[in-house]
Amino acid sequence: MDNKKACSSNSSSSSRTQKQESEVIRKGPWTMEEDLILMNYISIHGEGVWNNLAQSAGLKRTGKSCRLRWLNYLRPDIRRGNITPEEKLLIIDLQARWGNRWSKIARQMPGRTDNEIKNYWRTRIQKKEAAVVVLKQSEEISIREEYDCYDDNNNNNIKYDQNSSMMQMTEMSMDQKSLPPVYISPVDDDFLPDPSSAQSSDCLWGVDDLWSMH
DNA sequence: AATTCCTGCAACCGCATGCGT
DNA sequence: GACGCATGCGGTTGCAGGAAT
Repeated sequence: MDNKKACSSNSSSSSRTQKQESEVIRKGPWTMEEDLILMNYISIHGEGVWNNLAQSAGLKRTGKSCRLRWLNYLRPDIRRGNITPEEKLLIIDLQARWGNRWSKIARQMPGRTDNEIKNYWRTRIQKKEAAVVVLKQSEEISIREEYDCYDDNNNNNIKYDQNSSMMQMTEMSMDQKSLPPVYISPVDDDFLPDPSSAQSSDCLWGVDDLWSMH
């Protein structure tokens, strides 16, 4: 709540002016120096009381930002690299069971962060689910069009054809389409090596480098 | 080679919750 | 019980880099 004051530079209740605050609080990507400072500080003093930590360590960051950086990137037990097929299945299973309880799901997957799982779900799995739904909808439309066409062409006969096999088949298809979306396991190109997910390559420095320096 | 489009990830934001006073 | 503060969580955004044109 009031942490928002610390996080947000436009809090009206803050005693500092916006300009002053924006000069103090850094945002955006973390630098290598900041990472090292944070790692050093935590290795000496441990985690916790993040606002104090940020201040004591001399980081011009909010406690929230420090916590997020530590939990999602700097922690030594974080697993890097691709989500394995087993992990993917686990994510799918747990998401189906618990919904978007990412932190809860992450606790079942040592070394993976909630942010990572959330991103993975949104960018890989959910997108494919959406594609499946769109496909099903377009199939439904085409079936309807087919039906309408059939209806137009057989305007006089349609009422007599209600029990025809064609009609039955079409209606059965429609019923199937109206079922709630069922998860269809996407074709697993994800299981192939993903060159883009050599995550730490996004930074000029890797966590391993930082820990070795540390 | 230049430009545009797309994708994935890191980081931010706002709200909820827990805890101490 | 009310209040203030710190932390946790999930949704969203911005941007870098790769792919496509």
